[in-house]
Amino acid sequence: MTETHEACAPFPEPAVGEIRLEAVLHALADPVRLRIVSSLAGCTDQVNCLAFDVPVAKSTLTHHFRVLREAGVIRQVRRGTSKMNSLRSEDLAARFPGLLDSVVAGHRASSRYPL
Amino acid sequence: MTETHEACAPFPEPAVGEIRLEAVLHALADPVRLRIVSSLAGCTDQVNCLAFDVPVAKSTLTHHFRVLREAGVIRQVRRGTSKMNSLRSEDLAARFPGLLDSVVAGHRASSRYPL
DNA sequence: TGCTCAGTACGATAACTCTCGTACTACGAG
DNA sequence: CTCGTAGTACGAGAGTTATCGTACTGAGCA
Repeated sequence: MTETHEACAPFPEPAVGEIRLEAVLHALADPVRLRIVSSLAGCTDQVNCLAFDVPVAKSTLTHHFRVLREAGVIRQVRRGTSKMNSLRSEDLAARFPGLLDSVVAGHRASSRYPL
Repeated sequence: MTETHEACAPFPEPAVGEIRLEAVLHALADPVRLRIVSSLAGCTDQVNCLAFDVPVAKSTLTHHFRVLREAGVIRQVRRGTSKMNSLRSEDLAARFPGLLDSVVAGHRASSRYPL
C-alpha cells in the first residue's frame, strides 16, 4: 500500500474562509501544540498522532489534535488504523499571510534546537 | 540612544530576550486584547487605557493591559494621572519577525471594518 | 482642603482548559 | 476469529482565565 489514496475519510474542519484568527492563536498558544505544529512544519509527509514525542497521555494527545484541527491548523485523514496529520499551510497562508511561518520560526529560534 | 526620555516611570515588563512566544500568542488570542493591539497598531502615538471602546468594565481593562504588558506586547508609562500605552513593535519584530504584523493584518482583514 | 478623573486591588464567580485513567471502537495482521 | 495497535469517549480533578462590582490610591485642579 504505497500509493497515495489518502483522502478516504474527511474529518470535521473549518473551511478556509471560516478559519478564525483567535482560534488559531489560541491553538498555537500551548507548548504541546506548538511543538506538534513545529514538528509538522518540518516534514512534508503526513505523520500519525502517536509519532510525536510529547510527554502527555494518549487521550490528552487526542484533545490537542482536535483543538488544532477545529481551529483549522491541521488536517486529519484516516489511513488504515492510523490518522495522518498535516499542516494546512496553504490555507493558513491564504487567510493569514506570514502568520504560521513567523510562529514556527519563532518557536524554533526560542527553543534553540540544534537542528 | 539619544533620546526620548520617556521612561519617567518604568513598569514591570520582560526584557526583549525574555519575551516568550507562548505568552505573546496567548495574549493575542483574546478578542478584547486583539482589538486593543489592533487599535494601538494604527496610531503611532501613545494612548491611555480608557480610550479604547471595548465593552468591558474598568477593572477588566486593567487586567487585559497587565496581560499584554507582562507578555511583552505593550509598554506602559505614567503620564500625570494617566498611563500611556504603546506597542513594543520593534522588540517583537526583533524577537519574532513578522508575527505582530501578520496578526494585526489578519485581524483587520477578518473584522471587515468598513473602515 | 476637597473634588474629580484614571487606574489598581481585591474578592468572588462562572467558564474554560489541560491533564489523566479507564473503558471503548475500529482496523489490520495472523 | 483473535489479538494488538491507533485512536476516541467519558468523566473527573486541578488549575487558569475573564468578568464583574466595590473600595481604594494618587495625580492634578480649583
